Amino acid sequence: MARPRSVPEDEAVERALVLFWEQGFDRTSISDLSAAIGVGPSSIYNAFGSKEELFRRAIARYVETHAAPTMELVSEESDLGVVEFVRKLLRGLASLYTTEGQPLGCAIFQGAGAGGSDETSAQAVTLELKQRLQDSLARRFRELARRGEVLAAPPRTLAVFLIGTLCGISQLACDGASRADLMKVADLAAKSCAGPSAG
Amino acid sequence: MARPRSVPEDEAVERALVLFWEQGFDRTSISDLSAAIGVGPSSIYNAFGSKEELFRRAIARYVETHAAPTMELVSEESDLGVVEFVRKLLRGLASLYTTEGQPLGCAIFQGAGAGGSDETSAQAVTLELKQRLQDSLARRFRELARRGEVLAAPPRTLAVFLIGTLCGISQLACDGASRADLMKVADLAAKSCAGPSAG
DNA sequence: GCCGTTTTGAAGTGACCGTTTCAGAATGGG
DNA sequence: CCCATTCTGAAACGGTCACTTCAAAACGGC
Repeated sequence: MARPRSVPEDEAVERALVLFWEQGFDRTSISDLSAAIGVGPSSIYNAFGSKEELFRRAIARYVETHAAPTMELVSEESDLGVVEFVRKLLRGLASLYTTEGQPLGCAIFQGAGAGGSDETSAQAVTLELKQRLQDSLARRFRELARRGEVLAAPPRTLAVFLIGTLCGISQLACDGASRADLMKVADLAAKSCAGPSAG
Repeated sequence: MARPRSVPEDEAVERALVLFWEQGFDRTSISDLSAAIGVGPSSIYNAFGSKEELFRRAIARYVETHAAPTMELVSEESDLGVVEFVRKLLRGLASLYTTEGQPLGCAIFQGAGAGGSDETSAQAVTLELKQRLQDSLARRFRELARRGEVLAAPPRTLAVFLIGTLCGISQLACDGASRADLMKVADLAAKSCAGPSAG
């Protein structure tokens, strides 16, 4: 009944994601997005309303499409020990952060710029995701503890540690670290999650 | 013999540092700097030549003035073991990253924006510092190994791990983590640096 | 084959970006 | 007291920013 879009929405979001991922929100202009998607600014604003909303959609797509397979480790049932769980999670994400054919690092950690005190809208988007992931991790560690696993620290502390470690791995990937090095970093971090008696 | 500057250079650099530190290079405009320093843009360009050069000077000042006291741990003589050394270093920096009266996080990790592939000039500045710190750490770990300390991984790998951890701690600080939490994260990371026999 | 609806490209909005220009103000030496 | 020298504020540079306006274009229903 109306004129169809020249570029499907999913494809537009995916192309926007790549730009935000490798350049960050601030350094990605509407001009860049327009060129990469292949439509004019008016089409972008007609479809998404604002640059911020497009960023939100792009990050959501990253979570669903790119990160989800590895992230399922956090919520899925398994009888892995603490170290094995963390090792598998960190190695999986380190691998994702250094996959050829896509930007280096993690879109969530790199997408919103560095960011300190003042809350850019883009930072609020990624901050909320980090908080949610931290909560999921803490829940998982609580469950592992209930199952008898000895943890090196309280669940929430371990979750904070892992968020920090992931952020670090993402930045190392962007700075040119090899996948092999990131795997060793993942193993080191995983090892430190076990309690003293299971070291 | 000539008109004196209305604001001493060190003071101008320090005020610029605070802005770059809390907002990052990209989000800090010449207009911001002009207002914070208290002189017009022409004076800034007369004194420093470009925004990038002022950033370079600001980061250099951060290293010399703010980070140096803690960083001396890396180069100074001491008979600390691996875990104690790393623990002291990470706790010292975690404390620096959450010091009241100054921006959160580390100016080196937060100052140049997120940054992926394309090398902004500002990113090159901080990247070089990270590399230098990594080399210093690796040298220190080699010395510790020569002294008989058992390491959890080769010196260079441990250095990469620490750079990543510091980056993570800095971002956690910016995202609102408490100093107490960062201390626990520092302890976890430190623990994982010791070899299996010294766990 | 026209109509209502939605998308499209082209052009334009004011605002801000980093940087430069320039005339005048502030110095210490002669 | 004037001079050479340096720094100063005010204004302006072209360029890019996020975003909007608008008329023409592309559809399905009738």
